[in-house]
Amino acid sequence: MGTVSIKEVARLARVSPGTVSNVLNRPERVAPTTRERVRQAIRELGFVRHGSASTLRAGHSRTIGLSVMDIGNPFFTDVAAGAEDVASDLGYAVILGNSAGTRSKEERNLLVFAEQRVRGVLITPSDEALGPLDGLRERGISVVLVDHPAHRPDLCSVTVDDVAGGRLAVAHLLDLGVRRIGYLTGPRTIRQCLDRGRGAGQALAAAGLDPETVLETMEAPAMTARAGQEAAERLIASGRLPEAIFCANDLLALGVLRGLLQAGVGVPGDVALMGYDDIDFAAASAVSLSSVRQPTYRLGQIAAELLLEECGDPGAHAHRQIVFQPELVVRESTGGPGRTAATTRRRALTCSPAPKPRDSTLKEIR
Amino acid sequence: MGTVSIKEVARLARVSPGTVSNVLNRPERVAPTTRERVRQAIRELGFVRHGSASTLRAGHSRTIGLSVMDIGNPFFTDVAAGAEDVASDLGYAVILGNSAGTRSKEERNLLVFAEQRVRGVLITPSDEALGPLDGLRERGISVVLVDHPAHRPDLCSVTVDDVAGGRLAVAHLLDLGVRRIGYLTGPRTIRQCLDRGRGAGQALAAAGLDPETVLETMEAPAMTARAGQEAAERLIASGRLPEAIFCANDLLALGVLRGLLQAGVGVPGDVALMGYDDIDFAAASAVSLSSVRQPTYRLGQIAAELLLEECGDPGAHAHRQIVFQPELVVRESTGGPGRTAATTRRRALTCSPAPKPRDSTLKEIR
DNA sequence: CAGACCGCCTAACACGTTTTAATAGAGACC
DNA sequence: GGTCTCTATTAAAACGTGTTAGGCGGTCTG
Repeated sequence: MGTVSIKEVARLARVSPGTVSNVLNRPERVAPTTRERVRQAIRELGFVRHGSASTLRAGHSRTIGLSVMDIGNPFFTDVAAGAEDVASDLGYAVILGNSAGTRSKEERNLLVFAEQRVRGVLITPSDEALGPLDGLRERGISVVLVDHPAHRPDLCSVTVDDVAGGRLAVAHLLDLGVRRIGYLTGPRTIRQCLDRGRGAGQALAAAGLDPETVLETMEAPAMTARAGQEAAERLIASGRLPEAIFCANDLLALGVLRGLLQAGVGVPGDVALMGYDDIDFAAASAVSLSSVRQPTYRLGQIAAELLLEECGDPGAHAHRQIVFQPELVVRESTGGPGRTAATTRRRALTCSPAPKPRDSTLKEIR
Repeated sequence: MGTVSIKEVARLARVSPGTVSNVLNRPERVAPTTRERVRQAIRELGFVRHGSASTLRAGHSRTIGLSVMDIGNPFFTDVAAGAEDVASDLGYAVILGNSAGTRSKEERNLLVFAEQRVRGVLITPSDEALGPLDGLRERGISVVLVDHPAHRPDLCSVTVDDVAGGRLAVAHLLDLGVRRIGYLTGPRTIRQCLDRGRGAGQALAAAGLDPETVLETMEAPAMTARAGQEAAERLIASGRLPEAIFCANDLLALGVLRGLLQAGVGVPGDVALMGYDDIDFAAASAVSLSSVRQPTYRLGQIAAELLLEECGDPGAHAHRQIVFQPELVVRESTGGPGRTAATTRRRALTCSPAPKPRDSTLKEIR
């Protein structure tokens, strides 16, 4: 019914369909007067290019896929906002897929991306198996890893040094004088969790302490606030509360905080608490949360830039693995200044772009 | 290069391309043994259907578009999660667009949707102008409004009664005994803000009070925490703090809370504070936030169900305007029970599906 | 046993766009 | 006036899939 094609535009403008196509894609090849006549016809008929036909003929689309592990986590929506801003500036649309951290949903997302013949894919993989991604690349779909390092020279990645982040966090806790630390991690398949835990161990070793006796690792089934709260409740029931708890992300930490406070456990008085990511809500929580800040929005931006550069000219493109350095943010939950001190946090609680990181926080490899 | 088409599958399976197509789309029409032979060939070659060719030929795709006003607002990510779960169960992919509340980005999203020939569109419009949407519908793209009422019998919508929500909020504040209330709203073009303000006025009128003297409306340029904080700072600087502040959403309220606390203003002691949406972080904030709860995830689910029903059989489809009733949630910021009371909130702080609302909260019109 | 019917499959075209090679037309130069 | 160059346009052939009309055996029915 309603759908009007390039042919009808051509007829109205008294030119051939090919000329209409040229007006759309290479206007400089068309004489100004014809060009305007065609544009008028397009307006008049309300013509909208059929993206699928275009993709079919051109062999590729103007879309990229973005697969994240948790759409409910502000960390990932910040990344998505950064990527989308860059992509849409260059005329690309973003198809967003939520893998919810599961292998099967992730694969379903990738299948959709492949069927849609997206130009490229940004992905935070939920585990180390990159096989499906190589499958995409064989089909000519570029891939950039987000928040996951590519340990290979033929793949771009944008990450933040999670081992360093873990070190920062636990070194800070040790500075407080605590000597029994709990590490609440997410599922073991998640690299971020492992690296942050490894950094924690390094901080202990550097302080001459034995990780075995000082650090107790607890695994939550998901990296959500609910899981964090349940972990805290279990911990309280067991009667073996550590002096400090380091959580693998802020959502877990906010859940733990809630569980502790509801049980009457003081933070930081009885237990010091650290999160990770520094999501915007961390500064606004019941007891403001110490955390490890990452340049989240920037992560998405750079990833999209790398991807589109690679799509634009795969031959000339030099793959890069970019690593940012995280930053410690001390707040009340580890005895830092209270919220009445206006200096606690310069960045307002918001979801808009984070300030561009200082150059010193950026380290590029290769 | 790598891309393998239906023809090569056909050759390997020694059938015609049409049969392969049938295996993909109407397997029951193909004899079991041939079917299996074709499927084997598909696996062997790693064939992936070319979505664009399929869309081109079939005239429609297996995708829906979702345009939200703020991807950084947990309210909308919850809606998106609900919609995506339903859509992907039915084999549809979701293209997510962030309009950031601006007209121009919204129109860009709709253009992308139209070019992609999505099957339908879910949208929270940023203003009252539905013209572009009718344009879509003329092209055969179904539309369902999310969190925005369709005041027409030919359009589906899923909403929550914002006027009632505003009444609930302000009636509660009046119960506390306050007689000077500030209403911090977002841009005037946003319907939700207007309706919630209207409800606030109704609550005052019902209590025999004069809205003019009791309620002072302040407009923030955006519905973010940053804007909320800045509004609070301006208010403090002006020296005219009301006894209570009702914010048009929780992000604004969290920002206001932050601004007040940093300036040493007590909540709820000096100023009572109410948000709207009851996002998961509202219960975990510095002073836990009273709010108006909406069945967010459910909103997305139902919207997607309506949309796909309409897409499936536009003839038989009866348009419906569904209205949920919101629910008051009283917490510390209006003198409710502190967080040590385990009964404050049944639902854990998390981003997973909200419990299905009780039937009494659902009211369906027409 | 003829004819109708059925299940399964194939051949061929159509979908709307992009692109390439070819064509027409207008000057410009000798 | 003829040829050459350059520009503006066109015709036609793809791209990979879905669908429709029909063909080919074989089986059932009267």
